[in-house]
Amino acid sequence: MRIKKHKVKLKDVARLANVSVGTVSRYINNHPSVSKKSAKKIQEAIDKLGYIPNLMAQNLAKGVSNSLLLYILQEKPIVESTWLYELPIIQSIYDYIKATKYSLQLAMDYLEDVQEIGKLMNEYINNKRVDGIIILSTFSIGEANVVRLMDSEIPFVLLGNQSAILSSNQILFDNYSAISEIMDHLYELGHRRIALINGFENQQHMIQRGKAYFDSLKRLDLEFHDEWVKYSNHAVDGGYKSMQEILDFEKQPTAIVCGNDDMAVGAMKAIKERGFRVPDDYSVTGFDDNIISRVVEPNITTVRMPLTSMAETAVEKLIENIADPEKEIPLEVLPCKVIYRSSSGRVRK
Amino acid sequence: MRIKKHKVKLKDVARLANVSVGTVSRYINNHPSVSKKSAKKIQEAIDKLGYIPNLMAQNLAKGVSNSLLLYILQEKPIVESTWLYELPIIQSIYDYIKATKYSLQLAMDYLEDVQEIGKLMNEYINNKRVDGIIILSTFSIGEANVVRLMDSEIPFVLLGNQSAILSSNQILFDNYSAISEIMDHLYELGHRRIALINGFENQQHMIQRGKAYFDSLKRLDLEFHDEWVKYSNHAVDGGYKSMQEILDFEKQPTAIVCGNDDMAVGAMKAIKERGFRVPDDYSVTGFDDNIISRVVEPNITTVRMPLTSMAETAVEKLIENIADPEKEIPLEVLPCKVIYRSSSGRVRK
DNA sequence: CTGTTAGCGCCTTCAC
DNA sequence: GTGAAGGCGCTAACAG
Repeated sequence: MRIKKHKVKLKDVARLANVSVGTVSRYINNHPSVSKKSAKKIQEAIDKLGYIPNLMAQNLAKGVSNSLLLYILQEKPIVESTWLYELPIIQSIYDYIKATKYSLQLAMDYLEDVQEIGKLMNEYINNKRVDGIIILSTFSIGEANVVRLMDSEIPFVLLGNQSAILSSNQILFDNYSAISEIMDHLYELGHRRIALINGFENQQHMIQRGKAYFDSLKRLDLEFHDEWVKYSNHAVDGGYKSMQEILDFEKQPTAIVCGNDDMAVGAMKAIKERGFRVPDDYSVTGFDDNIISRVVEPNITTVRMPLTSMAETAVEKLIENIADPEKEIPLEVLPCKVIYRSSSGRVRK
Repeated sequence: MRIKKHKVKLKDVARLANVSVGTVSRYINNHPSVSKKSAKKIQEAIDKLGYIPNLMAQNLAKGVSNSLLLYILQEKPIVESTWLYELPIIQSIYDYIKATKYSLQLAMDYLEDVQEIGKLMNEYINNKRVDGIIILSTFSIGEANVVRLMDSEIPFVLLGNQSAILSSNQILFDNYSAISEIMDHLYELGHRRIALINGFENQQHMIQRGKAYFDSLKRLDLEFHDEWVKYSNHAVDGGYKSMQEILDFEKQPTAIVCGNDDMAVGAMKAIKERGFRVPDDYSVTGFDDNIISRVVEPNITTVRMPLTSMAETAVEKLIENIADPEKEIPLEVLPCKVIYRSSSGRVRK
């Protein structure tokens, strides 16, 4: 009862429908110039034979690949907060692509293999394996790679990744305004001594968040000490150690702004260990709104990024650009949303 | 200073190297029958022209695609613990594939779109877009789809996904032994009244975990009440509600085994809210060893799955099977590791 | 509107 | 060890 294995091809359909392969091809590709009568015969033949076009042959003939590349550059081993950040994006990208004719290819590079970065992407560019590239990374992919991408004339878009030499093709979000809002929030709660535990400076988002902190300090005319600013890995243990150092300093802040939720959790842990309380003794804020921020006690005041809409916008613009190179992909900066929870409170008298 | 855009092809290399396209093709494909002299000339020509084979043409001619499909079936919206489970797998799969000639394609279906499940995969099978398929799901993909897969003769492997009609092509892990070990552990700590908060029964891992619980109950000759067994969504709030129900019951357990870490967190939250302590009043265990289990207080006794080795094994076997259909993909069951932490303790007198 | 045919770029048998 | 040529399955330009 096995279905016949002989691959049915265009020619077979043409023969059965009593038309030429050209007509069948046109029908397949929705050309307007196929008579109703032929169309009907062809569709019947297709149904009867169970014909399915061979994508590779189509693509070769058309010179396209009908697939998009999602290129991810990340740390290795990848930190869990990065996962939590990336997966909604990957999923949204796929959801969008699913409804189109494109398929999705995945490729990853690791920050640690410096000289490898870009090679892979280059490979994809060179043999035209993909029609467009989505680049997902919180680290710079290297301007040389951006240049190569531009030269390749293959449509691409950077997701949450900024390039200095590029005034378009990027979908970013507004880290700066988010942290500024957090700073205002703490100020309104009476905080005047605010510390910062930020991530490493090679991470683009962290740079922007740090800048917002310093600018807000100035804007709000707040006290500042070098010892109140720490840079750590983006994980719980990093935030923990940084907070310990801050706690060892003679002048104590009343609030700590953290570059992400994981570090905020670590900071809270250090605070509790010394017998202090959050937010009674120290207010703490995070960034990412990941599950941890909702699970620890107290829940963390944090920032939610528009991951889904970022992904959708990116793919939409990319596909438009592929279809019509005139439609360029602009630079967009999406707003974030501060989520107020109980880890930040009024400063204690 | 732009590099010439003319696509250099096999013919160009052949002309420059002064050999035929056939010889160049053989050289490209590492045929033994190419003289050293020709090889040298060809390589020089390739270097000079910057020739890169057109993959699509190669594939069409060879009748292969050189790409593998990672097919994921999951809930929508996806729960965070699922993300945490999947990403290490995805990453390991890619890492392995990266070192091979294959590229990776991604496709996802959602459990909620019942009639959609399989269609997508079928598409991939039918037009030979991929050489092999890796299926990642904690839910059954439906036996009809398994049958179709088998009929298609396309190599495939199920990851952490079990099919009753299949005695091979699956890499699983041993949920059953892990929970049995957890039960033993609690028993040794003096617990004789143990409750279960498990996930939904359509999730395959949860079924096995539940079975291990019930079998252990019998094996250890433990007390049992219907009210001690709850099924909830796989998230924190589910565990929370289930635990509340258990706490409302007149007969109280001394330990609660949870189907995953998220539910364990929820259970602990409910316990604390009633003024009880973990593990002093109730021991709680989870499953997954995800970041939450390490972040909450107390840290959760849980189970670590061999995600990385599962992924690597799967891809390795799959690729072997593609290269040589004789080498079948066996059924493997990988052991899990119980991670003992402070959420489980000796029962209080 | 439709048939014919030359590609798309490469692989692979078949002779030599 | 190598060249010639048909074929992979489909598209698109050209006639008609």
